[in-house]
Amino acid sequence: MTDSPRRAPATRVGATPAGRRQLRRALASAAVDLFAADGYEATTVDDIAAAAGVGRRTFFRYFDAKDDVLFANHDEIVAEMEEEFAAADPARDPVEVACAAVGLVLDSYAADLDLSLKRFALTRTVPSLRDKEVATVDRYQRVLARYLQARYEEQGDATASLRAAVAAAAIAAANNHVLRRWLRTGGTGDIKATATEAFALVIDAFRAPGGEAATVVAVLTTATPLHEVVARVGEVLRG
Amino acid sequence: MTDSPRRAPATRVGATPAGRRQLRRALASAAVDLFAADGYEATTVDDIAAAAGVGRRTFFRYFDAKDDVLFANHDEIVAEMEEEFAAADPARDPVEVACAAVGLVLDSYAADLDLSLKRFALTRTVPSLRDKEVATVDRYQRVLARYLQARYEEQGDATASLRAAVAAAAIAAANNHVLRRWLRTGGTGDIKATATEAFALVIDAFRAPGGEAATVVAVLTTATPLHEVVARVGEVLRG
DNA sequence: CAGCGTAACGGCACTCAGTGCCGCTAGCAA
DNA sequence: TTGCTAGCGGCACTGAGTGCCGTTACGCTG
Repeated sequence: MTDSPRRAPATRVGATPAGRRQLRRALASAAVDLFAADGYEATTVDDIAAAAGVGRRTFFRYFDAKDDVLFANHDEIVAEMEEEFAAADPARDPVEVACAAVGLVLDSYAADLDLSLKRFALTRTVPSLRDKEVATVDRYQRVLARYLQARYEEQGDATASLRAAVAAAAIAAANNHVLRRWLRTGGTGDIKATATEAFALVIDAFRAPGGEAATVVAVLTTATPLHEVVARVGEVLRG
Repeated sequence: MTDSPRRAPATRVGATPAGRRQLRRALASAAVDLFAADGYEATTVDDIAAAAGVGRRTFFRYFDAKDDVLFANHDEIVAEMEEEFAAADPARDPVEVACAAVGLVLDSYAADLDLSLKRFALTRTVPSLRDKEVATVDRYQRVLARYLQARYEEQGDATASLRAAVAAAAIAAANNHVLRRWLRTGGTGDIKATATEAFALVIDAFRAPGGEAATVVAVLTTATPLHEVVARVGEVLRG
């Protein structure tokens, strides 16, 4: 469709790192075009390799699996997120930081709208690709959870692990919801604004309930496993 | 190991529905034993079929894929969840209902601890199986989200879809967190109690907005189980 | 009890994803 | 030019998943 190179880039491309990235892009581009035109199952790895002008064996030197070609830039995004976390102001609300970091995913989707739309059409249609995408999301959700857990533990939260996992899942879900809605409308409208609204709901949910309204006074008899009971009450109050 | 039938169940088993379920179980059991003994990759579908005394082709009549055999009862759980939702009291907090429904997953894991532990060891080790499990979780997370969305829309919530997706993700994350922790300790301790505590965190976070200040005085004896403390406080805060 | 139709089963053959191996050669350095 | 390195293509192989078909056990009916 666009500029699918039906004939080879002559010779040895991957000798230099720049050449490697170039061929990776060419393979990914050829694959997406073929998937969109003929369908995912109907397209063989041979077809993709031939369209990019390389041998089938070379494809598997650039991608571990056929479906990996659709999520080629995922590793870079995860790396960017880790950098974001490393450079984040420790004073900020951890959930806010995590929301900002996950915004990088939105950016990368918006950066290549054509790819995003074609991939979206595929993940909606092909079950195995849907599963692959879910697994991809889970991977950066884990990165989120790891960051949040570290921050919560710094705050002395006894349930840091649980809270982190739940918050990370909520953030990822909000992000995906915004993303899918945006893709369903063909990539029109301001995603970042919609995302900010959605993240506000999450940030709000994981702060003190109803502002700082609710109060719990627990009167306990005797002094037994008091520290444990206090921990539970603190959980309700959102320590 | 246990009772791996190295020789066939003589003849035609799947003629009756009961026979079909029996062979399904036999195949799943044989598969798990082989996976645990020899590893997932090293075990071929031929091996599984032979261990169950049937042909390779028959295996694929009972399971769509090799990895499906590990999540054999998943469809039943989803069906049970749907029933739970259909029979749920509309007056109850939707998130509470969803938490109760997802508890069915915990029940099914607890019902066959041996299988659960072996599967857990595999999903921790084999990447493709981890992805498969994530996809499985996503499937019932969608069921949760669908229920919640319907309820929220009844309540006239304009952001029903988003809230439902986020809450469903949070519930699933809490459930998984509890489940994994429990499995990591070999299935000891009271999961249901731990789950109730974890769900309390989620229910509290996603309580309907517009809550006014509340003061709760809880007088409890030291003999009261912790999860009941949480449950009662939560009741008062919501009622 | 005997015959009949249905459907489960096994087996064969095929496609394709993914992998190990090897020989070739383009590119770089001495 | 010569030698070394590494990207590449191709070959061959394993194993998952599928379509097809002949066989036969089983349930049902006369």
